[in-house]
Amino acid sequence: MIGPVTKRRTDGLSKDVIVRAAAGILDEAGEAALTFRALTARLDTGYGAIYHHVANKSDLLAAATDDVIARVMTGTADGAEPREALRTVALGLFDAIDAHPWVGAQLSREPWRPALMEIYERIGGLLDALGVPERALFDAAGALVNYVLGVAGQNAANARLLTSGQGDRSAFLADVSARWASLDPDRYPFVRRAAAHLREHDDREQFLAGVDFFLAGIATLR
Amino acid sequence: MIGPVTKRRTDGLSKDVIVRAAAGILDEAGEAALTFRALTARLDTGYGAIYHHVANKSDLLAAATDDVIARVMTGTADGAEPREALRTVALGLFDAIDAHPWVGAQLSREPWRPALMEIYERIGGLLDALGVPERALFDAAGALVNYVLGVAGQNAANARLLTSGQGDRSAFLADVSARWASLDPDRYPFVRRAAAHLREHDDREQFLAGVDFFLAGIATLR
DNA sequence: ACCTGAACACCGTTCAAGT
DNA sequence: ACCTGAACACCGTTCAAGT
Repeated sequence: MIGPVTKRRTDGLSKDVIVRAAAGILDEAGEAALTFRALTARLDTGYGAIYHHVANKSDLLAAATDDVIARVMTGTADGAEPREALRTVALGLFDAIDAHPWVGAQLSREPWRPALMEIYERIGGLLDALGVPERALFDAAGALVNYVLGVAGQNAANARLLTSGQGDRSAFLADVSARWASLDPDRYPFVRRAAAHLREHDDREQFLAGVDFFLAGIATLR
Repeated sequence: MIGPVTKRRTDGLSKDVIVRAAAGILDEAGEAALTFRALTARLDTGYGAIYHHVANKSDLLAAATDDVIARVMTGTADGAEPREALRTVALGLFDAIDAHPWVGAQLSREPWRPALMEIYERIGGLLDALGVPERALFDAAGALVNYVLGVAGQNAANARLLTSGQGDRSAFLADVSARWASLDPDRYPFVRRAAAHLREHDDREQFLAGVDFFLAGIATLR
């Protein structure tokens, strides 16, 4: 019997290479697919080599998330008018999390890492530029960041459901809508009415509408 | 050698008993402690018995979450003026998630389950009673629920950090505050300023402040 | 310093077998 | 119908050993 020909990489490993490979697996196959076994296979290496550059799995996820967020935060909407810049940054985050749902899950799970600090800095700075008074500035930034995190978590959960359940989006929405429409109208009057709007609603637009509610509320303080 | 004396329960098992036991483990020892092995030990039974009443772990977590949320949603702030009722319901959710952080994590993870429908119904109904116009009603409810979910996720993450890191809360805040204060003032001007507020800030009050921003923004529509 | 990969200590879940 | 518990197919992580 001929022994297995395990290819081995000749160039050196680095945290950067590992993080990029992890992000690739996460994007292509979802969060459940990121295992150290899958990583060693993709990188043609062993467990120890990975652990030599990365503390553990949670470190790996955090580093990959920081990468994505940093790319969104730098350069987006520089020099624009504060209110418009806030909307642009918020939409940039929404789109990034939509494209990489694992980022949303990670932000909800470990929000004290650098990625969230970047978000907080950017949004807080723009609210300051908008003229939000000092006494409300930090509450306002906290609220807006929390809102973005909430949407991030939802998006990640929806993406997980849609990829695992292999149904397409409109079929899923139609299904939920039909279930909501058949609820007891005495117990669930609001959700029943919402059912009709659900099928035609646009997640991106609804996200922006929420940002606008915030900004309108904050504007009443001035 | 004398065989092990494994106690066996004499009364029948039920989904309710299992869900309550799971909630007990989650409250006492956190999310990582909820394993089927721990459950069989606590209930003096085997795996099959549990799987006979519960589909899988995710079903178990969802059921436990629905229980907690249903208790918060029913009876809280009935008959109060809509604006005040909204604040009361929001605070009730905040406190419940603070007491049971695993509820927050679950709401961010699987938001299409009954628990979220209850929240959506309650908050949407109150916004309707508040006089929010039809065209904005569903966006407003979506935004407010997302905000609550965001806080829920944060709270759960913080609780996980504080129990696993075994440091007390004020020491943790002082540590983060010190780290933020020592950041490069050119790159992180906002976060540096926020550091001072962090030590004395009240999570509960900041949460309510966010709700008020929303309500103020929504009020501008009328 | 950097890497290997067998081994350890766990998981959730299944299923033939019992009552 | 309800329950048992050995077994399966995985995990993340460690560590003695190699270069």
